Amino acid sequence: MRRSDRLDATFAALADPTRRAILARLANGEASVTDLAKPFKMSQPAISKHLRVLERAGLISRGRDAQRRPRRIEGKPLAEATGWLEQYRRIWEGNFQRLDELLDELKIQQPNDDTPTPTGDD
Amino acid sequence: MRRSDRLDATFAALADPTRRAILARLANGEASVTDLAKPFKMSQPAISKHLRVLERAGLISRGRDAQRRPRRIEGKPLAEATGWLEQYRRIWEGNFQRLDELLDELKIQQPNDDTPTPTGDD
DNA sequence: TAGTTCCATAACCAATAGGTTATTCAATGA
DNA sequence: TCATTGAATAACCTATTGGTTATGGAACTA
Repeated sequence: MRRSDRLDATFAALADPTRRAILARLANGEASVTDLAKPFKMSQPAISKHLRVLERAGLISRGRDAQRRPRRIEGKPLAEATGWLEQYRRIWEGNFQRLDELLDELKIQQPNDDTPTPTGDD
Repeated sequence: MRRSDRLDATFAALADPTRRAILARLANGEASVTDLAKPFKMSQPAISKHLRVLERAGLISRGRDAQRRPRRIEGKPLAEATGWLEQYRRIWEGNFQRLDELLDELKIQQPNDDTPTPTGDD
């Protein structure tokens, strides 16, 4: 699978609150499907479908223990997603916003100018 | 909007490669819709739809410059998503995997045992 | 052996997503 | 004023998503 497709699958898997809750549960140890389903109001097959989404994204893997098929969390896709987001760290840490504020202050002479700051292109 | 809903919207927005490419483009400065559409084979309305998704997730905002409606990237949702993923840092940095490997080595006596390591629960 | 537990799968349904073409609207510029 | 440019919107289509109920199979347990 290409990196882009993996990111597609990872972010799509993380876009559902049920699946994020399942990952949170798995963060402190593997768990059976029944255990994972317990906190939710939905049916067991619905949970199995969510697990399939997580598994196809590589976020969890499946073990075996008698009739049980315990899931465990896998770190790699989370690492890749985090890595992708890191690209934007300088943005979300506010450097750009501060630059904009600086530019705004430098042209505080002209009143009533509601056009945005020119480009911000570095 | 609740935090969970914001994460839903953010991750869903990031799950599409076109939208990720748009964000990458906006990372080095604001751009008009036409400019943003240029690299893609799809129609302008398709791009506008993607922009709407990004905007509703708060990942971009809309300026105005004559007929143009330049988009700029917004950092907060990216920060929030990154923050959520940070929860799992100890997992995706491999600590758990190394623990598993250790446990595997400790019971390397029994041959042909394909059951997974017991719990991993901390 | 017979019942039970755990889970997967199939079939179905409504809602959403991602694309299209056609159209309209707003602002610019000749 | 009128054509052009930039972008949004509507109507439509197909595929996917997220849920349901019903069913079945595999592995334990009495």
